[in-house]
Amino acid sequence: MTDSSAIVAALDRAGYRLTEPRRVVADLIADRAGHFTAANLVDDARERRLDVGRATVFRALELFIELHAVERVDLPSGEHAYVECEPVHHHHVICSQCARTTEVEACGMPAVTRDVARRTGFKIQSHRLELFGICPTCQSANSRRT
Amino acid sequence: MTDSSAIVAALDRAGYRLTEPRRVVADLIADRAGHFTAANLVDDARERRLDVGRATVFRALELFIELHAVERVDLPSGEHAYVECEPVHHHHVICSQCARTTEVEACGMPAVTRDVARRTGFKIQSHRLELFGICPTCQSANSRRT
DNA sequence: CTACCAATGAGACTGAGTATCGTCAACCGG
DNA sequence: CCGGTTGACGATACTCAGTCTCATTGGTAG
Repeated sequence: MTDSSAIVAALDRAGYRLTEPRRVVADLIADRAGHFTAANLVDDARERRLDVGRATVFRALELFIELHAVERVDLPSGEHAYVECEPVHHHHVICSQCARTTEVEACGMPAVTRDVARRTGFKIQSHRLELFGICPTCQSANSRRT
Repeated sequence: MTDSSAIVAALDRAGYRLTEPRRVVADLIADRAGHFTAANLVDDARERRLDVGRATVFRALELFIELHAVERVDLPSGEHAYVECEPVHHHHVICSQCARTTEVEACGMPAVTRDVARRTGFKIQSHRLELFGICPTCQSANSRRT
């Protein structure tokens, strides 16, 4: 549970209107620990009786992505999910058990892309790296349960 | 343009029936240089008057993925695409101009995942790395056209 | 306070992918 | 070579994510 104010602040800074639905979506995102889908947010909103249209959730997500406050990730299942994150280049480590997500800068990557560029002749423009595993919390929970 | 026989052979080896539609889908895939979507294959089939049902294309793709003859990749646009590939762990370098795809082993990765594991405490199980750039062919084509 | 216009919500629409089911043809045994 | 078994097929209906349209609303500047 982070603070939705970071997203709201980013909106304000970029000159977008601070509307009620956008605040609501930012809150819902802040209240989620790990990754989530657009459908998750729609359900959350309905459960809390905060009426936000489906289209609005998609529009808000799109906007937040543009502001780099949220990023899209692709789960191994092929599903599209989103994660709240910092606006700098980084990658995500995703717990396949509890969905919790951590950001890493993965400084080793430049060496890898340079190597690939040299071997293939491609001019590398961007890359996407997603790591899946078990987070420390789930690891200890698992071992306790024997 | 590779040879569809690799896929067909894999089917046979795994004990699946070698049906006409599966051969057709394997051919269509072999005739594509880079990545493709399920819809691409359906269109290709229709154009060539090779009647293969939509459902069958999806089933064939699913099967080929299980046999590791084809792999799913996620384009930066969020689209799901597929690429033909070898059945060993590797990554794809995708040309954002012509969709041509190359496989690399990206040997630098183990160091990166080890580093990430150490810093985050996660037990890394798998990772997904996709590189996007301009392939040598497109690079020279671009510079010639000045 | 008011007016303007960006943003909203309802709902129609599209397109990917899945499920169902009656029919068909690939493979096996004889 | 032939017939039976059954896995695969195609048609079609369906679901679900995401997009688009358009009339209405509410944030903000002045």
